Amino acid sequence: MATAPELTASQIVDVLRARGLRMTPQRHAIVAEILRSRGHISPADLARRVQAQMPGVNASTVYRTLDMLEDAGILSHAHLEGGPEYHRAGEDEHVHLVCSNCGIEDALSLREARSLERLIGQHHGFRPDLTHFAISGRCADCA
Amino acid sequence: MATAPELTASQIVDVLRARGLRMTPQRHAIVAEILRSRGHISPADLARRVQAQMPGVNASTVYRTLDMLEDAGILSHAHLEGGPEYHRAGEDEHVHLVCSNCGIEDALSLREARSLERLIGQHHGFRPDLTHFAISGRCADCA
DNA sequence: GTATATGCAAAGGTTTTGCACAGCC
DNA sequence: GGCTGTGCAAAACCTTTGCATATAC
Repeated sequence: MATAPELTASQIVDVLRARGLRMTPQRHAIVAEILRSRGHISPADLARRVQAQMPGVNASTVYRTLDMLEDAGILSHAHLEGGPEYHRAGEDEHVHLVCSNCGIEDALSLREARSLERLIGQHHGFRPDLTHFAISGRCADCA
Repeated sequence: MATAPELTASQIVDVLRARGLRMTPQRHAIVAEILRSRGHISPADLARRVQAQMPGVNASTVYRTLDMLEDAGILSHAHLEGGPEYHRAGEDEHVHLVCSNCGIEDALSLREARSLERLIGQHHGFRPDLTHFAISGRCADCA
């Protein structure tokens, strides 16, 4: 599995500047919280964590910031059982495997996913992105 | 692709009876609406359509009925971009392919999906159900 | 008659929106 | 100073829940 580009806060600032966008204390806290939770996080959870750490940050700011960061290509979202979850965009993307019985999460590396995508691509030329939706099923223990 | 068992309303009544459940006018309308929309439908949309046709049916009745029908094995739900969508359970299950650009939907038959599931199964014995989440990507036209 | 199902009303949670004010560059 | 971003408040949705009433069997 390829190593993540490990986007730092200052690199993110650069990306925003290049787009004429600004780095505010709120955005800094939001980005920091996402980088801290190295997996994925839901918008509502993110709002709660940011507010715990920097009271007064409004939830609408969190939602708007997530949209903005995704637009800028810094974040992506994936759909898990509980709804959308955000994570850093980049090389460390993976396919989420979620056990519908015990809830445990596993992952396929992008490399493992490629062969699947190639297979699906044979169907009418569809080019799948397996990272966008999770894959539900039974883990080895529950199957 | 296998032919659907084509569950009729009266067969559904039988399934419910066998479980000590009752067929009410509301449930009849809800089931009819789901059978009518031969694809998938979101709970909120379903509630709206049922209410248009039988005013006075409460949304909570629709939600409770969906849970009940899924419990009884008559319906299943899948996760698409906009959230959960319900459809008849059975042999005509398929894997949803959704184009992230134009929104067009395509499908893999269960037979096509089996080989994918076999491949994924090689990863730690995970037994995927590819029908539960859609697969996002680019259709041939948009790719 | 009795257990089940419905309607109603309220609450809970997430997300969106408009607008005036604040603050980054 | 000017444009971008934020807070605030309200609203829009979707979904769930408790309880009294209605009704299928």
